[in-house]
Amino acid sequence: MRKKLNNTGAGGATRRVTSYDVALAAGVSQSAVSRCFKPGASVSPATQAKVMQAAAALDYIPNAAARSLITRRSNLVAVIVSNLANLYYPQVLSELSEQIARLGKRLLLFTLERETDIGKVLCDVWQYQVDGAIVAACLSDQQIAEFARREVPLVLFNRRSREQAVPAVLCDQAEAARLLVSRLAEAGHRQFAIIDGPGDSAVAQERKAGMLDRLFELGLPAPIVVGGNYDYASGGLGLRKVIDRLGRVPDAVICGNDIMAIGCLDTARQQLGIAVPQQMSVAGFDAMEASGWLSYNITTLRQPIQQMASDAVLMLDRLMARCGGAAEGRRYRSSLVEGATARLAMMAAA
Amino acid sequence: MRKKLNNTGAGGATRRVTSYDVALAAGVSQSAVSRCFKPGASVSPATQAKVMQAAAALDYIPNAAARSLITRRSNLVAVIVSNLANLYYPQVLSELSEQIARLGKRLLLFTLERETDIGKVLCDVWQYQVDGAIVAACLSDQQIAEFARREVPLVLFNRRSREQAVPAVLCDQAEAARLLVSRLAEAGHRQFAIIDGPGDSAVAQERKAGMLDRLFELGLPAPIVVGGNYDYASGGLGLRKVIDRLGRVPDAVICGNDIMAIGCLDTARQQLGIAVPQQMSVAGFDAMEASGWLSYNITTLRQPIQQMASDAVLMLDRLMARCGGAAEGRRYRSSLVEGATARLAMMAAA
DNA sequence: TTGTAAGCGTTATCAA
DNA sequence: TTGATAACGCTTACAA
Repeated sequence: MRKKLNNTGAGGATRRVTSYDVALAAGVSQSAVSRCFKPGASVSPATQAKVMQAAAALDYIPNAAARSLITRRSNLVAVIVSNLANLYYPQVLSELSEQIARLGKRLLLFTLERETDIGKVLCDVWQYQVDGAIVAACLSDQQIAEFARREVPLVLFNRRSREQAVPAVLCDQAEAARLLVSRLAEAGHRQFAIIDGPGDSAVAQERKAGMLDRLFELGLPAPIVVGGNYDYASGGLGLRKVIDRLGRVPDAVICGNDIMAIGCLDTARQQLGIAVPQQMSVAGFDAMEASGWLSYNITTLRQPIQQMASDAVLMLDRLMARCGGAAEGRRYRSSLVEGATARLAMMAAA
Repeated sequence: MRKKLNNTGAGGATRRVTSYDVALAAGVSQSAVSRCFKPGASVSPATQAKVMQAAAALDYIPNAAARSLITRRSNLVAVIVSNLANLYYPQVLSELSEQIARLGKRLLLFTLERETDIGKVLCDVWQYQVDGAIVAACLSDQQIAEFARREVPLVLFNRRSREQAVPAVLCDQAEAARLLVSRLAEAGHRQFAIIDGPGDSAVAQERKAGMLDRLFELGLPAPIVVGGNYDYASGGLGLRKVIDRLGRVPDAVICGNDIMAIGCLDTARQQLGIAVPQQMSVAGFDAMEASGWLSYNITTLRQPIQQMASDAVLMLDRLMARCGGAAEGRRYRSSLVEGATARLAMMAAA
């Protein structure tokens, strides 16, 4: 038997209401109370009613920590995103949050100021015994292995692992980049310029690689490549650097994302007096909302990020349920949003 | 003594590594291991070394649930945001996340599809015994009271409670709106139009109230007010409705946020051939990044949201530390970003 | 400084 | 269907 119960004494902090208190109030055992809060348990309607009434009266809520201790499931899903991704794709987080809630789980959010902080973050992840994780940041193979070792299901978001087969949702960045280059080349562009994303962005790497690859295949002149960091300013700055290095306006500028494309476009039209797309084509990636605004109507590539986010949670759910489902990565295609900032070749009718 | 330790048997799931395992490996007691992981505990360097080595060898990480059970602190901070806020201010979430991490705590994220979902969400919040909460959503007075009753420190973000004195960071929406109206009126605008934010946005309400209030004070004609929902399309649509209702172009359109202002501006200039600001002024709220882009340069009001987010965490930290600090709300001023989409009166030199 | 032992609030097992 | 009772993995007096 319990020694003392709710001490409403004036002394210190009030004790928390526990299942014992409810049991006492309802005149049943503590384990009966526990069962009443477990969905498919065997309790008589009478007991159920008594307990629920007592629980409501006492404002009782089960303690997740205690439950997690014994069940070994925390109902927590870790979401790890680099700050960049977080800022540029708020919809992803929003979708993840909704879908995770739909599974009856909670979202434990970790953001990385620098991609190198991930070590510390993982330590916290282990402490909280999360049921699974969705990661949109670069993990070393060793770190990926640690997920496996600790039996924490993992789904990568737009990242892949070279060595291991890790469940992932990813969009064909390189393929999309190749498509864009092809269409621009067919339309007669020859001198390309690339305003690249930041060096620590895996997505940016793949996009650039795809472009360079396809340009080479087509036997076109080597493009001017300048660095950028995904923000508005670096789009305009990048364009100036390109023109400086090339000594003239290039035929086409492909930017690592839409924000830079918008920056590039604004600088071209409003500061340098370049006619887009007549004199120069501009394209971006992501089809973010602003890219469709009347003032821009950017030529860009759309990833089905909402779908990807939703599927990532679904995939994680399967992994959490059947402990051993050998889920591979699922791939998505980008679709070209033709916009009005680039001269594109007509496509042959299907 | 413990009955059985790590059963590496082929049978089921491998047991987790616990402090007992580490103790055994290091040849010390389990409590010694616990002490080694507590910052200011009294342990001899020799023991510390032995334990840490054993822990590293076994990949031991303390279990947060077990710790939370006894310490009564989960090191979890709940952040509750309505989906809208989440999408329009990704920086807020980013800043909150960083600052919360700096306190050594973790961010448990709850997003609301509809503001009415908050009841369910709170239930989860109680289960997880969070150490505190930052809420950017509408709470009823009853719900606010529940935080107090359960002794969970609460800081409101850009929301206030009519009845209770709840710690909050909030920006003077009405004051900002009044300022904007004043400056436009001084510059000679007489017929105003308002494209309002969604009905369930507290911030939108306050902005509109401030505008109406000041217009009335100034004895100006009643403005046309049309509904909007904070998105790009509703800016353009709103403008068309305004012109339809008024039978002509108004002198000034004030939009509930920058996105609608951008939508309004694009429609005005590119579809209706209205010269902004010569023929009509347009203004928004929030000073979101896009409002400063060369194509827009919107006249808008900037809230120090980064500062506000950072201060919200600070305020919460103080509440979590001293259990009874009677912290009031802290207020911030919006600053006018003059932009180029509105004709504003010159200010008298200070 | 170290070890012993008593919880923390649940769920799971097993008789009754 | 119910009620004892034993975990779960940790922190924290208290005694040595």
